[in-house]
Amino acid sequence: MSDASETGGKNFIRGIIADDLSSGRHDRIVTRFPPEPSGQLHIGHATPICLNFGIAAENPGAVCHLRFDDTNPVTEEAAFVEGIQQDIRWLGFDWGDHLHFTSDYFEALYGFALQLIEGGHAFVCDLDSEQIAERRGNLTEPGVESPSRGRSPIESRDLFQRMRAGEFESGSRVLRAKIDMASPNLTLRDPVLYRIQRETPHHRTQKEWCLYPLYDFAHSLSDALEGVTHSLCSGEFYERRPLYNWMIEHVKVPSKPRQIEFARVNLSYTLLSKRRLKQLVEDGSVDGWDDPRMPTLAGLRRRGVPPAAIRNFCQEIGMTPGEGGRSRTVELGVLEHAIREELNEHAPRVMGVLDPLKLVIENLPEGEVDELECANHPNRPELGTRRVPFSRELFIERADFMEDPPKKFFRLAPGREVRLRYAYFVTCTGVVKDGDEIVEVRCRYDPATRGGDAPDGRKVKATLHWVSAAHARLAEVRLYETLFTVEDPDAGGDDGDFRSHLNPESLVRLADARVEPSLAEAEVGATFQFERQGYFCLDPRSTPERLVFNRSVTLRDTWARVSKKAGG
RNA sequence: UGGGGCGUCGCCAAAUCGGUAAGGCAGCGGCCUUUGAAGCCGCCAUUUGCAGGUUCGAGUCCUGCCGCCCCAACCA
Repeated sequence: MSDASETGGKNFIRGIIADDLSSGRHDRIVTRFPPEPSGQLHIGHATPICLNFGIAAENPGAVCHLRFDDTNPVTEEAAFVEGIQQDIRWLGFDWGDHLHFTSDYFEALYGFALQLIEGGHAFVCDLDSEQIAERRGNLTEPGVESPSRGRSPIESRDLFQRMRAGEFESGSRVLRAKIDMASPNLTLRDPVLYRIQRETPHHRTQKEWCLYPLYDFAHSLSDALEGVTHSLCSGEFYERRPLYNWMIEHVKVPSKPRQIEFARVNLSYTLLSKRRLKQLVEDGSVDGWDDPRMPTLAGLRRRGVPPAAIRNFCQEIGMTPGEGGRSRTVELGVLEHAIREELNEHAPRVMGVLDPLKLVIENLPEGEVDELECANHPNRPELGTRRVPFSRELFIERADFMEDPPKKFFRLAPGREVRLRYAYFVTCTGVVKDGDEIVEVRCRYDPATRGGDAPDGRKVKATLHWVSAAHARLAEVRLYETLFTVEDPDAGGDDGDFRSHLNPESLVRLADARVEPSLAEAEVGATFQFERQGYFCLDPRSTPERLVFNRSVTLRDTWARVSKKAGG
């Protein structure tokens, strides 16, 4: 697969842009990614990020603005502004000098509101939120007009200026567009444009404003102010498009952007609602926004997922129209495949034993150490080799030995010969048990097979990974499963109880793992393939005394499927 | 129930003016293998929610059903 950032991936939006360019409608494309700094970005945001920044990267002269849509102080925090920028950079994108904030436009937007008022298109409404809701009507009945609706532009303007001046209490008055209370599109029933909010200071403008614009007004007009040509958003905004266009038509704006909706992406076994992810963080169900089980970009990063895997994933799943709020649920396997594909190519191979079982080589004297040459990547010799110590006492994976193996198990068992990777053939001569528990496997090795090949050409059916007991480093290895046990943890929406589907085994800590000594020098964030096990990433909280590895993703495991099938 | 949108393989998704169902993931067989990994080869929709109609020809047009989704924050 080629890299998504280079080829982009054809889709209906790129088609529209190509047409707009060839028809001369635009000669320079401007897109924007407009996160609200009220939480961390997640995998669902990756698609629009790749789309918007990708389009900017592939069209000469095009740019993608990063604009923080910070119009609601009560949910927003400066910390998220920082985190979001870090995530986007990590994903591989850059906004140049186009870092913007809707709050930068508060004055301009205020002026637009005045224009609307003076043109008779907006009025100050004295109703409170409850009264407004009562009069909005419902799906089948039209709404009723506000008593304030007939107010003169002069009076509305005066009131609006006094709202700004802080003369009124929060919630006591709003500015509303004058559109159509009977519209079947509820969004057009005199929508609220500005609210008063005096209690919570804004993270950038502090107490400068006690008036804050709402989404439909602020977003469309900010796009216009920035000269955005294509305003791409998810399908849930489809029915607001008429309102988006209404703003642009009723205000003197420097440019007229076009809103296009795409179908939102969901992932199976995953929750992608910012509100609910926030709950998991706040109630301690996970260890912060960057918990490796979280679908956040920060979580995926800590888990060891390479950004290129996410870009490729986005390209792989494509982009489809979002009319009517369409969304799609992609199987987790597609993401895992993209991760494996990337890691298989780039992750150096090492040996690590997750669940150690001692193996003693009877015909190798104590104290003797053999340094064996191991390939860092069998398919890429240019990545070189490293030396790994081999000695009389080793650890192998407990799951690689069975005293009484079933038919299709071809790893180590009494009397059987296997290869220790890059080392020697060993034959099991017996076991030492403590009650029912196997505490040690005894073997003899064949010195003629050094490196892993038998000069007489004999074959073995299995190759095992191992570490030298005396040389291995102790490590904690964290295995992750899905955070939820059901495909759609968000089923039922607000009536559903997503917490009841939390997977109690989403994190398993193996505190007694042993890894080869070369890993002592690993850098935080580096990802390795533990041969035959999976891909593991050194956690930021790792210390030289106690290495901590996160499992990014397992290797495909045919044996697991075979044994499961056989075992019923 | 008012309005709107959508239904192509288990999941995602292609298919210019109607011209005879891409691809990816998953799955299944086999080859290869010093990772039961990776790689390689092959199989995997006579059929596009259903029923009719127009046409030489329909996933693409028409009609009628069926199903699913979105919209009633001073959130974004």
